[in-house]
Amino acid sequence: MAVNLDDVDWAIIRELQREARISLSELGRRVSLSPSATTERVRQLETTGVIAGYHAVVDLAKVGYPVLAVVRLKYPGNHHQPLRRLLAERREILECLRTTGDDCYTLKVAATSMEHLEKLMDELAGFGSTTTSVVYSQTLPYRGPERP
Amino acid sequence: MAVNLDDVDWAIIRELQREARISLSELGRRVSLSPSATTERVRQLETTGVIAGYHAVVDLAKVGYPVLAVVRLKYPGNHHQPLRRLLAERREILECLRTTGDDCYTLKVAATSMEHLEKLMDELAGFGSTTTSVVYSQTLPYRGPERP
DNA sequence: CCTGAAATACTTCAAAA
DNA sequence: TTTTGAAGTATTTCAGG
Repeated sequence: MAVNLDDVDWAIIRELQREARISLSELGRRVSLSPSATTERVRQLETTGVIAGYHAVVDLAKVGYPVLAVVRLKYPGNHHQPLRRLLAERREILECLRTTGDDCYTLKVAATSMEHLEKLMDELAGFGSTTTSVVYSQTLPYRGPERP
Repeated sequence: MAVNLDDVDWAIIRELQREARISLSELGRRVSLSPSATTERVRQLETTGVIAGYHAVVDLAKVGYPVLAVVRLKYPGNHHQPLRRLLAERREILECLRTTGDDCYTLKVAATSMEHLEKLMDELAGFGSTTTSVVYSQTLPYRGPERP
């Protein structure tokens, strides 16, 4: 499943994780590679799926979602289709991890207000017992993995 | 704290959340705005902090981190400095949310193996009692907020 | 916010090492 | 695989409206 990556690949990954909108020429400069070689490397990383995408990250509070919560969901049985449907519809659910342990799902949910969060929790409560924690703060800037 | 955003701003945010590496001209085409107006809008979104950054997202398994875990940390007292230091050093900790509730912190941790995860947990256990759930799968593609 | 023009930068390709 | 250099294209920026 893993892909062989050399120093240059990792340098490229590091730069693009930090600043995804630089040009391929600028990227080449930073990793000491010619523009054409850089282009080829990046294309390779993209087609092999090492790089899955490039995304702008927005400040949730500033776009109107001042409330962020982590929700753990105990989901008995294995009729997961209805939950999948909810995930597709409710775009306030930003992330959903299926995990081992008693709480089968861990969700990250953005809400415009506590009232909004309450409504979302009501929807989720239909699927199983939930545990909700409101997020005070994100204590780390965005980060990706480094070379192991 | 929130910023006033109109339809065009939201269209820009939507496009850049999906595909951060498109040019400003291409972005302008997609949101029906001239290149110069688009540039000005994006600059505004960046300087007001609405857009916090642009990041490549990598496939953790493909870069050598096949194990992902959610760790909840019960952290008694309020000597948070040592934890901050660990967060800065251990780059395997990709995310750290401080939350309400019994578990003060929720972490997302990437590991190269279960042995690696075990070592990380030993380090974290020094700070308080932990609850670890290994992630089977991420059930959603990357997503950001939409217009409320 | 648009247009248009000028300057710059970028991407792509072929050839060669 | 990478570099170089050239050609074509696209982008960015800025002034004027």
